[in-house]
Amino acid sequence: MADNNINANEEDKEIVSKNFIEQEIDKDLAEGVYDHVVTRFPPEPNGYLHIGHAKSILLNYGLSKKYNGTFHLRFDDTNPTKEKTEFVESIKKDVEWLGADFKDHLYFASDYFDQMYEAAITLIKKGKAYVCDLSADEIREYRGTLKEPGKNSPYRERSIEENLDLFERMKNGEFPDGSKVLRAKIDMSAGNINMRDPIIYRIARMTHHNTGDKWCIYPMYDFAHPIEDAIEGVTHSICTLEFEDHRPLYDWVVREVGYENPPRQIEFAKLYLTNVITGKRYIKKLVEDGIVDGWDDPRLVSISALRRRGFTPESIKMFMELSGVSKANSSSDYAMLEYCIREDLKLKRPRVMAVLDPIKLVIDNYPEGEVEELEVDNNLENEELGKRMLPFSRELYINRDDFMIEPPKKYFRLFPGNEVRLMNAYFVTCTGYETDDDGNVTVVHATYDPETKSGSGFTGRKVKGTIHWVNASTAIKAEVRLYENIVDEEKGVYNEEDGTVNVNPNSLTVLTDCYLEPSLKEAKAYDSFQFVRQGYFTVDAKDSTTEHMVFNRIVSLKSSFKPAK
RNA sequence: UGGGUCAUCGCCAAGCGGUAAGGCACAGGACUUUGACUCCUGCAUUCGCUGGUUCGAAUCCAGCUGGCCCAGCCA
Repeated sequence: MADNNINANEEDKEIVSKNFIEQEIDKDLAEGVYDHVVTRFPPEPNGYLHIGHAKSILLNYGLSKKYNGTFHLRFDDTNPTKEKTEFVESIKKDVEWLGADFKDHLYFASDYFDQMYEAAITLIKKGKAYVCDLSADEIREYRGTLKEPGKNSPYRERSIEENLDLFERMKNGEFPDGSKVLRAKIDMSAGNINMRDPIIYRIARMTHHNTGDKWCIYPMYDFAHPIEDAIEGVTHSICTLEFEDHRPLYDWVVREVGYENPPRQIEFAKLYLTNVITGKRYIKKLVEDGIVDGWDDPRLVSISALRRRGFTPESIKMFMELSGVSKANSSSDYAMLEYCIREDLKLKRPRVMAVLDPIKLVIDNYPEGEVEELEVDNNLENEELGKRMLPFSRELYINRDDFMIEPPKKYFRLFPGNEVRLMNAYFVTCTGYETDDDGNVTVVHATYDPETKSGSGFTGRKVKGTIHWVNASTAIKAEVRLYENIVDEEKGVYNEEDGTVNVNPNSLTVLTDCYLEPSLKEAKAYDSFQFVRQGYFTVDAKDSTTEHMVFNRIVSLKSSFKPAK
């Protein structure tokens, strides 16, 4: 019986429709265009990866797995001014963390500079490229506009011999930066501006993080990228929509340079998320203005920030699978990301207890000085997580909002005369409370019923509410940081006109007087836990100290309690 | 009359000429040692608009409308 169910589920999964890229690959395979699949993630090492990159990484990696192919990580490092080794390392770390195993397929575009140089010579020899002496401004003028065609460069008809000579001298450093470029000879009247004799090599004396000062000419993206793909035997070069216009040029390059079995470029829509800042320039502004405490501030959506906030690679992968892939510009709901991390964590992590805003609960009929160790299942639905011990005694802390003097309707928690379950422990009945001079509750009194001990099988009566508690004398004192989306929901994400970013003033709340159960002492960096009515939390390695743990909130649990008005 | 591309529920997204999948969100209800989870139930007579072809159109054709991308010696 069970087997049937499992099979049924597996069949269900098989039925899940393929995205349009998979359909294209199927077609290529069926038509014999390719007999295998090689994909790649080609970041420029000029910054931190964010959730948008995660889509590309997981998409490309996932495709290579599905088709039993190969996945490459290639650094597209053709512009030394922006690139740093530091970014190379962080990108590798993030890609690995996401589980995209590139094995030994780690490449650098800069390792292909010799081949690119040869390819340029090939084009020159075919009369398909020429050295142009126009200045940057002149080239822009000659390029025409979106609606008007461009005009030919006066240098367009130089002889092959002259071009060969000039290009070699460009390489040899005989000309100053910017004085000459190598251009593909295509069509200055093309409707597609990318085809109006695009620049494929520029002179620029820059020290490259990988090749040092070996080169003073560097290839442009449109020329370099197709060659990189072709050299590596990439079959499907998957990139985002804004490169659709570049595809004719991509195809032109692989064709004219003469690659057999050239790669095919396929474009998909970028991932946008609601209620977060995804734009690099705005994130940069937040970092530079000190509004956040760095690129890995948990309120950001860089991979490192998501990791620090407690998102798991699995949750991000699930999110990408749920979001799908298409060519329609769209913006995924942040709630879907939250759903994924809840879904992933609920069976994986223990349900532990925390008190964020403590008031003391005294069990008046519990023997003074006695401490009882209760054995608790870490996760009732997942026995693999084992058990832990929980101390219980006369004086506990409970959350302030778990007690009310005058409860509204449908309030199931503690109030005078009401009985609730202390999670994993006993039923307690509220017998009274103490207040300070201002009328604030300072202590809640209760009595417990020994027969109702958790796990004892007591069925005599039921209670509607279950609350968290920690033993006062053994609890860990902790700092808890509650992160909300950094974007101000009322004012919107940012002001398009002046680039102002609207930040939710309550995006970070620091609670310093929190208590956690002692089992959390063993928590590791970025471990996540579930807490009742207060969400999912993760230990933040960056700010933790041994005596003062720091927890970040990942997401809130959904709560259907709405105080009556 | 520049080129490219997209348009299916609040948000994603299937659909590929045979009479609108699914997920998120939301709303009810059941259950409950987390007001969570789980489980039920509801949620597009309609696919940007207008025509046309067809027995039959979200799917084909024509026209229109709207969004996004492109004029870096960035990627």
